[in-house]
Amino acid sequence: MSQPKPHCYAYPHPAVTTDIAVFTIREDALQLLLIRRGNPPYAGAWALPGGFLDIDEDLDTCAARELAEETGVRDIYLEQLYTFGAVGRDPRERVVSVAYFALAPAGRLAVQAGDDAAATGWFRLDALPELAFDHAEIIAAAHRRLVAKLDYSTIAFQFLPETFTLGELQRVYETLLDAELDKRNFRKWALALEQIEATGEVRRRGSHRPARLYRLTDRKQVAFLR
Amino acid sequence: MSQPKPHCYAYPHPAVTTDIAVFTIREDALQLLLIRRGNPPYAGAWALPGGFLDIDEDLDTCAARELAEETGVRDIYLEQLYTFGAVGRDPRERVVSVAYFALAPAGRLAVQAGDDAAATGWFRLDALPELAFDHAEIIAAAHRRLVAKLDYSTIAFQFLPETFTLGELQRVYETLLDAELDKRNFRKWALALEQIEATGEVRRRGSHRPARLYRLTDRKQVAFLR
DNA sequence: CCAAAAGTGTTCGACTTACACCCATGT
DNA sequence: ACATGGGTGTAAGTCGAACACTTTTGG
Repeated sequence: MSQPKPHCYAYPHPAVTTDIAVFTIREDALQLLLIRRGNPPYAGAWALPGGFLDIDEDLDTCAARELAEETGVRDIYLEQLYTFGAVGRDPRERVVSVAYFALAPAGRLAVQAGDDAAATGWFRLDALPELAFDHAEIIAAAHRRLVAKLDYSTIAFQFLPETFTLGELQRVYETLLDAELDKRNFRKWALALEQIEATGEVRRRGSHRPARLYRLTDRKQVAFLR
Repeated sequence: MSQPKPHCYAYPHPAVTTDIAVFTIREDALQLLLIRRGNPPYAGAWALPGGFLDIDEDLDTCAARELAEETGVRDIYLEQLYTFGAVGRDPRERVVSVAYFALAPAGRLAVQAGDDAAATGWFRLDALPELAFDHAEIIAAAHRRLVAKLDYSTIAFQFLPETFTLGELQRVYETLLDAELDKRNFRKWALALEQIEATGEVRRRGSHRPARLYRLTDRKQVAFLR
């Protein structure tokens, strides 16, 4: 803390960070990616990946960069969530954090601990550890947004790889809604969306009838329903 | 620019501002409150009210304060919208702006030009002037959010005073949706929400049958539907 | 008495929900 | 052969959309 402080302003400026809540579905449960903090404050505690905004980078870029640096995760669905700026939320200095939430298929996540992070880990949303800062609040907001968006968008498809079966899609919805769904009604609904198409291929997995594979018609974009 | 710059940091910090898009309905049109900028950059151009975050105030507080200072408007519905932080959005320095949107009944708005503002004015959303910064983008986002929320919340009630008639409520929805609605279906829908109750009073206005007055059952809060 | 907005029910079609059996495969 | 998940249709109920006339007042 004895370094020079050459960046000076006529009025005090808060620091700006991004924090990212990355969700995936593994082991039939909604899970969240956390890092174990290596440095104070809250050293040793679990926290959302994230970090300070560079002075010449956009907010979205910052979120993607911090996520890649700290966890190795890249090229996943990323959406700005809400900005948290309560006065005392960081004990070091005034920090305004632009929170993001991100979704990814479990398979595409090459997670590795990065620079600032002592370790990374996946946690079931119903069994989170103690969290640094106001990150529990951010996670709650991200989860609310995710569940709300299920209703009017195809966001849940972001949890699946490029091709998937209707059974896999149904299990995603069942996990997110924490409810069992009727198979016939679900398939009717999914096909009526006009967002997916059969690839023509099937997947053999286990000792039962092979399942048809589907893909999103419009590549990887999230569509709005209604 | 010859003043001292005593606030120094080891890394560059962006400035943080809030900008507020205040909507109301007057003359059967959705209108937006703008201020004419008195100072550079964009001096003389129209812009959203807003300004710099004080180092010891919350984001919501900043939005309410800036709105009151620049326009005299206070105690209205205020909701955080989105955070805009593109690198070049302010020519002076890096500025991250937390945008808010606000709704108010036309009657409760005691608008007056304040400190930084040379003047304030209401503009129909379909006839906005040239705008400073990226404020056109912020307004577009605010309008999208407003329209989306009509569908699943009682946010439109914020455009009405404490008591109102069903006809007034219907005109609010018709203005926002830019569509004519069926009177009987609208009334059935509005009453079925279980969000409003008759006051028992009527209002006489013009040479026709008096209208029953209603109020929100749960004071001034926005309820979620579905 | 006329103009103007307030107030009021029923019918039809569309969408959502509930529900049970046969199919194709691996072991 | 059997266990496992894949795949399919129909009937009932619920919800939203269309639609016209009477009421009450002020001028």
